[in-house]
Parts: sequence; C-alpha cells; structure tokens
Amino acid sequence: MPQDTTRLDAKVAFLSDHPMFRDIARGALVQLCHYAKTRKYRKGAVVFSKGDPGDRLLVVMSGTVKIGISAASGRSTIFNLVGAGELIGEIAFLDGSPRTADAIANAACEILSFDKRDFQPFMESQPALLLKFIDLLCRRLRWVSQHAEQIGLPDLQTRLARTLVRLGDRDAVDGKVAVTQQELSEMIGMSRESINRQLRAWVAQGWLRLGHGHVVVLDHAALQATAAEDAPAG
Amino acid sequence: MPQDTTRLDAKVAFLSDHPMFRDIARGALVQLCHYAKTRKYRKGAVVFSKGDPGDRLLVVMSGTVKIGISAASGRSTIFNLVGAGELIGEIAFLDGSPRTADAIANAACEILSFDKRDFQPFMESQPALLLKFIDLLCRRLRWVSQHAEQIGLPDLQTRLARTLVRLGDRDAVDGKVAVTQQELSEMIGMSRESINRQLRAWVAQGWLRLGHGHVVVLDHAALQATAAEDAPAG
DNA sequence: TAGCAAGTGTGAGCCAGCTCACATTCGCAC
DNA sequence: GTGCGAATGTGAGCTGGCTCACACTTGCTA
Repeated sequence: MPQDTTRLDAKVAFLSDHPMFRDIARGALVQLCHYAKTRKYRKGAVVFSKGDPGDRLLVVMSGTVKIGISAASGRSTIFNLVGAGELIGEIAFLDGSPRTADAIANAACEILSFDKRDFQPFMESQPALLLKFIDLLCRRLRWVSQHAEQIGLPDLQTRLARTLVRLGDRDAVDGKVAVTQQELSEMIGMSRESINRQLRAWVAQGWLRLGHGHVVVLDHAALQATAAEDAPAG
Repeated sequence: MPQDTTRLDAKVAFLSDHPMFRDIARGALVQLCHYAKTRKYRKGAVVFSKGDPGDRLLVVMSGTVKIGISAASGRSTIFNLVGAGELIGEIAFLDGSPRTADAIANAACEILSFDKRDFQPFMESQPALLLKFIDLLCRRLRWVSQHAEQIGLPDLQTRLARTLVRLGDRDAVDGKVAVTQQELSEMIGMSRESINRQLRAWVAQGWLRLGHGHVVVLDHAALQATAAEDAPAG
C-alpha cells in the first residue's frame, strides 16, 4: 500500500523535526508512528471536551486550536491558542484524569494522536523524553500562571496590553497577531465592546493597526510600558 | 555529633513518609538528606521572590506558605496556599528559569531544601521519581487552570463559592478552612469588603459560620450549587 | 491585664465596564 | 460580482463592585 507508506513517512518526517521527539532513535519513531493516527478537523469542530477521558496525546500538525472552557450560559474563556507543532491534551494524558478544558479547531486542522496504551510504555522507558515532558509542563504552568496573574489585575488597559504583548512575543509575524477581538475578549474576560474601544484608542495613538481577524503591533515598547504599569497614568 | 545525627534522622523520617519520596531506597534517601538543609521562617518572611534563580527545591515540613505575586501598587494576588508536606518552587527548579512567583511564610514554617546540583543528577537517574514530578506538575496545572477559569467569571457570588468549595475540598478540617477574608480577597481578585458582605449574606442563610482567620462551611451542598451556576438566580 | 495589631463589620458615593441595540465593513463562497 | 455571515465600530443607559472612612472585636504578648 503505497499510500500508507506515504502517510507513515509524513508522520515520521514531521516528528523527527519536532523538538519533543527529534532525539528519539529513528527506528523507535517509526514504530511509534505505526500506531499514531492523523485526523482532520474543520473550523469549529470539537477536538475534545472538558470531562472526556484523556486517553490520547495530540500533536497539532497544521491549523490552530483554541483551548478553553465554554460555560452553559454561553460565556466562554480561552486559556490558550495553540498552533502547528504544539502538543495538546498532555495534562489529562499524563495524569490519567479527565480533560481539564475543551479544545476546538480555530481553523482547519490536521492533528496527530497517540493512544495511551502505545505511547505510555514507550515514554516510561525513555528518561530523556520524560524530561521533555517536564519541560513542557513547566512551560504550560508559566503560561497559565501569567494568565491568572493578569486577569487578577483591575483595569482593562493593563490586562489588554499585557495580553497583546504576550501573544505578540509568542505568535506575531512582523508584529501581526492573528486574533479576533471576540477572542481577545474571551481570553481577557472583558466585553468585546470594551476591548474594541481600548484598541481604537491605541490606534489613535499610533500604537496599533487593526484589521479583520488580526491586530498589528506598531509600537511594542509603548504597549510594554502600559503592560508594566499597575495603575495607568492617563 | 549526636545533634547532627538527630537532625539527619528527622529529615530521613519525614521524607520516607512523603508520597513523593517514599519509594526511594533508604540508602539513597540518607545520601540525599546529607545535602538537604532545613531552615525556619517566621510569619511574613520571604522564602523566595519572583525573579530569583530557582536553584533549590523546597519542601514545607511545617507551617503554611503563600504563593503569589505582589505588585508595586501594593495589590497582591495569591495563587495558592500550601501546607506541610507540599513541594514548592518546583517549576523554576525543574526548568531552570527564574521563580514565577513569590513565596511568603504565612505562619511560622520549617522548610527543607535541596540544592539543584545534588538533586538533579539523582532525579534523572530515577524514572519513577520523574513520573512523580510529572504528576505533581499536572496537579499544579489543574489547580492553576481552575483558578484562571474562575477568576474569568463575572460575578462575585460564583467566584467566591467556587473558591470556598475548592479550598474546603483540599484543606478543610470538619468544614473549617483557615483563611482570612483578606486572603480570600487576594485569591479571588475582589475587595475584602465585597467578600465580607457576601460571606455575611451566606451566614444569614445558614450556609457558613465565620471566625477570626477562618470560615466554617456548614452547607457544602448549597455552596456547591452556587458554584455550579453561571448566573445566580436571585 | 492592658495594649496593640490584625482581622472583621458597615455605610455612602462613584465610576469603569457591562449590556443592549444597532450600523458598518470585510472577505469568502458560489 | 453578489450575497451572506463574521467581524468590527459606536452610542446610551445602568449597576455591581470599588474606594474611602471609620467602628468594633479578638487574641496574642509583654
């Protein structure tokens, strides 16, 4: 089956380029990929939901995924927006409890997944891989802690500036951050309207440029200064 | 030196009873304890500060420690209150970056600490210990995610109820949670006065009893119901 | 046992950000 | 190109929770 071989090769190629897996011996990687599945999701599709059993480890191969929670009331909170190359679902996968959050495809995605039965014995035999998981979890903790820290802040200005700086530092291409105002509002926990008004104010000051589905940061330094202040002076 | 032996024995005894370390061979544990230091902190003392190098892993032997951030403006945010037996400072210790948060003794404490140079080589030779660290990090991530989730909620009632339930489930002795209203306010990110008013309302309904430095949960079910609602009905 | 610091209880006024209700603009699919 | 849905822009009230300002209580410690 030439098609199967092609798909297998694609998985192996993808993983052998991935910081998490690149140090694994090629033979072991091929073995692992035999058991790995890939699946496509269209925009808005549910990858997993809070409370599901966490028996698979997922790797985003293309597209982006929203990690968050949508309450019954319709209000939803976004913890993180993750893109190609990122692992998702690692918490529940690693500690065996149900999913902590929902994962929703934010754009058409292709996602690779490992079954726990296949992956876990492999993982436990590789201390180097365990160390990489530890690093990953630390990185996540830092991200979530920063997030928790800033939504504790009182004023919109600081929260929004901090979020833009944080997203910009991580995801921006030439200062352009692909995020809608609705998404910002769900990350920050304030209304879209308020976000919009603040963004416009910054556009008027020449700090930003707005477009449909994205924000372009023009004056990173000014934003960072606002993000650093506890009580804005203006 | 009989005193040194006694102190060594105390450390070994403490660790061999600790879920994180209990499976380690006694000989190795004794070896580890030779390098471990204990230190006492009085209430309010700084154990470490955000930005410090994270070159030690700490274990609380007695007392409690506040993990949080205090902003220049005086406003501070508490992420977690940890008690005897808990590890602290594990994130910076494990990934080598600076401390994410401040740790302040919340009551007189005794804290055991390992130097990274001694502990890390030991740790990396023990996959079982690595797995325990992974579990620990997952637990922390769940805690912080829950925290982030609830401070995203709009209304005080739900946030406070959720925090009380969460603290109660983890720390309560006969429904009694040792926490001041000031601390609750810093955990939840709302003013002490607002917290106080809501707590009194619940006392009037017979759900709680208040004391100096603690809250007694009388009707856990009612609180949990309030915590579950998105928009409280009255 | 008196004094003091920490913790708690309570009122009054104010204002940032919310909600509601639209108009407008963009970009994709057909 | 032409709908159409998604994203953005904007005004007008309203209000929950903040701030400020104090009194009261508790329990430690000197």
